[in-house]
Amino acid sequence: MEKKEKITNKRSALLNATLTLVNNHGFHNAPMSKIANLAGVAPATIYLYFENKQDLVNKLYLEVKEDFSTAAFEGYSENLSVKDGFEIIWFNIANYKLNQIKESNFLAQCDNSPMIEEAIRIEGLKHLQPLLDLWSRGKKEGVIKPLSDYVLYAFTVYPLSFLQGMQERGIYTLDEAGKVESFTATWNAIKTEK
Amino acid sequence: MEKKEKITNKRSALLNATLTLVNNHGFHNAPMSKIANLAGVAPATIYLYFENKQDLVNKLYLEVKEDFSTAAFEGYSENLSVKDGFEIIWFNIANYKLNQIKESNFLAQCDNSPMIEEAIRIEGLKHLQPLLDLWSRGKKEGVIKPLSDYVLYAFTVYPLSFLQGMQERGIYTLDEAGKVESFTATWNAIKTEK
Amino acid sequence: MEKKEKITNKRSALLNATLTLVNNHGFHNAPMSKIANLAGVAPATIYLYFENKQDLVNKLYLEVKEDFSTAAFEGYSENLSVKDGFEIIWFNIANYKLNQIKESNFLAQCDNSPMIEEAIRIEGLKHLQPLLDLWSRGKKEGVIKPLSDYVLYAFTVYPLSFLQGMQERGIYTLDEAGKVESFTATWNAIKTEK
Amino acid sequence: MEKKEKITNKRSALLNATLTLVNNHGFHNAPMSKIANLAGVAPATIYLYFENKQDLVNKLYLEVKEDFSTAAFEGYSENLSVKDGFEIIWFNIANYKLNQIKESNFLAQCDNSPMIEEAIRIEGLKHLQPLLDLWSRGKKEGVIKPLSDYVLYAFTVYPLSFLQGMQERGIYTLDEAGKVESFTATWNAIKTEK
DNA sequence: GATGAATGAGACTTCATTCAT
DNA sequence: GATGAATGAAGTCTCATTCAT
Repeated sequence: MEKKEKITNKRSALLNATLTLVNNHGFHNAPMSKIANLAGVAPATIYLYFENKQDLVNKLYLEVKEDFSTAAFEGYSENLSVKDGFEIIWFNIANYKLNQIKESNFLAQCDNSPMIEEAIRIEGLKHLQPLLDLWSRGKKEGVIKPLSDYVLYAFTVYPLSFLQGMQERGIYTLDEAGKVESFTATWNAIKTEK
Repeated sequence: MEKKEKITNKRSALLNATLTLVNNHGFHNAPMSKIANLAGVAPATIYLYFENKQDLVNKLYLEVKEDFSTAAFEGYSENLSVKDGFEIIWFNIANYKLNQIKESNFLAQCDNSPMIEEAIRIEGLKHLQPLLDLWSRGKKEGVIKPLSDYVLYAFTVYPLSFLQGMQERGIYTLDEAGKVESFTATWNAIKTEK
Repeated sequence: MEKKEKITNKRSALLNATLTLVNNHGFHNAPMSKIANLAGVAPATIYLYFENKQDLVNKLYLEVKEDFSTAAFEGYSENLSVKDGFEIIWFNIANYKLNQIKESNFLAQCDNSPMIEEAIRIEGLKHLQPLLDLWSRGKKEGVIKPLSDYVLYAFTVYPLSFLQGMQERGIYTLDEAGKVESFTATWNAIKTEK
Repeated sequence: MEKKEKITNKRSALLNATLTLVNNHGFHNAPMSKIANLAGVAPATIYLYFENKQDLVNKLYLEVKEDFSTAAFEGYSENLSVKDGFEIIWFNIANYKLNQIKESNFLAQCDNSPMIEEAIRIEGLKHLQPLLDLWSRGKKEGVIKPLSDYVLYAFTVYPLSFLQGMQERGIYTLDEAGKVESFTATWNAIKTEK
């Protein structure tokens, strides 16, 4: 057990080091040697846990994406009303983006560059089902506009991505009041107009 | 004049080649040799027009950003009502993002990676002033919510960025009706509620 | 121990190869690839032992300079008379210059070109102290003229540098008798006249 | 005539630029483009006056060497006594080395590196004949020791080379008194002992 | 004669990956 | 399992030289 834990330790130390370095310098300025160094292992050791650099980044992407999804649905239940459920999920996402800075940044970088293979990207979406289900219910109930899920996702998540980027660069800070305003804006964008 | 034109040709051939390769493979998988090759010149020739690789990408970023801004304000006039003016700008942006695919993609990649220096990024924003002025007027007139310009920008432009990405990957297509729906969503997000 | 030895082997093979190539073709016609080749390693291996080319040459300079200094004071003791001590040192230097041809040549080239950084050059002088001490004593005893150490050094070492250069080019050979004559000339130059 | 002068102007501007750049950065850090730039001409123009870079440096070496020789024998006449004649020549050399800093530096760098071809180096010696003649006379008259001309040259010129190097680096300055002392040392080294 | 854009060759250096230990 | 020395391949950039104008 101790051994297994040690293995896990090195693996996650490597994932962590990769996260940090890719964020700070980009995929191709995060050499394996530095990753190993930051993780406190020898370069060759990386290849005991990952096939190659691409595999390392793919695995990291999937883990972070899963982490994000888990956070997104914390406290959410299908029994809630559409608006209440959506509100919980939205604030979860907002808080994740604004607090888990390294992770959010990494995802943003991955999502806009050819650094992650398409297949992996698609795999990373599988945890989002409950949100899609919620929207489906919302549309049926006439609470949410009959828009494509892609459009709904665009208005739900992407404005936050921009604000997170600004916050990370120290240009703008989204406080609690700002979050509430942003939620209202999001809700107004997708809710059915009376 | 013929000479001048030739110079311009090589320079813009290089910018074009860079745009293509960075889009397809990312900054660090777009080697100078391939850029030169695609542009039909020798690698050393690049250094007659640009200081180094970073400079080449910076210049490309600024030119594309300017191109984007120009397109954004085509047909716009300060004499228009806030909503009409905003509508023109929004559709301009939408059309640019959906049609100038290479350019939009490149900007998205730049904006989410450490590949462009902060100073250059800031320089790239200078053409957006008319939009900020419009929002300022909209807030005064009580038509637009008194939100930070960053929040307004987030809801105006970023959902489109996501949809463009989806379209580029062949996952979703935003047709004319979709554009109108998205505009409505955007407007509902930022307009004052009655 | 075997491992340590191997490391030393590669490192010194590289230093040796550098010495040879810089002598024969000059700093900038001694490419890293040829140095590696002559040392029997891959180019990238150089960077395991040295930071870069300049560092490699700096380290070589310091090692050769130390080697030279060590040779210069072999058999010398502070208990000897000024003249006897000086004679020993002078002949040591002469023999080094005439026998350790590659090393001497290299030092001469370094000392007259901008190829070594000033700071390194100064560090290379630190082993010469015993000679300065001897001159100090000689001046106090009235045996050596009260000249600046720089002038004394100029007459002690530099004529030999020229003769070594000539010998290396096969133009002139300094035999034992010639060495004795040269020593006499040196001593006459710096000793107090009666 | 004006045309011819202009040609000469460009040629000597190029030689001058080369002198400066080689001194400051060494042969191989003095690129043709910078030489052209400093001389105020286009790179291709160099090849109208010189065959290639090596030829340019060779020609510069010969011109500087000739300049040096001319200076060395200024005011000298074969009618002077051996000592008086030698004194004149020695001070001429000393003054040249200490005042014509760029030229002296360049010669020192050339004489200790493989940057000048041997044939050119030998050609550069041809102007020294009057000094050799003087030594020949001195030996016949019993005023100068029957040493090889190479040894005599070593003691006459090389100590000055070292002192010039020190002066150029700002480490030591040879004032008038120092020059006189150095001449005395030189003379003591080569004159016949009574 | 003069130019300067253009380039082939080659320089230094980095890095993902392997392999003997 | 873990290492770190080693390297082949490739990257960015420089430079002496040429050639059409």
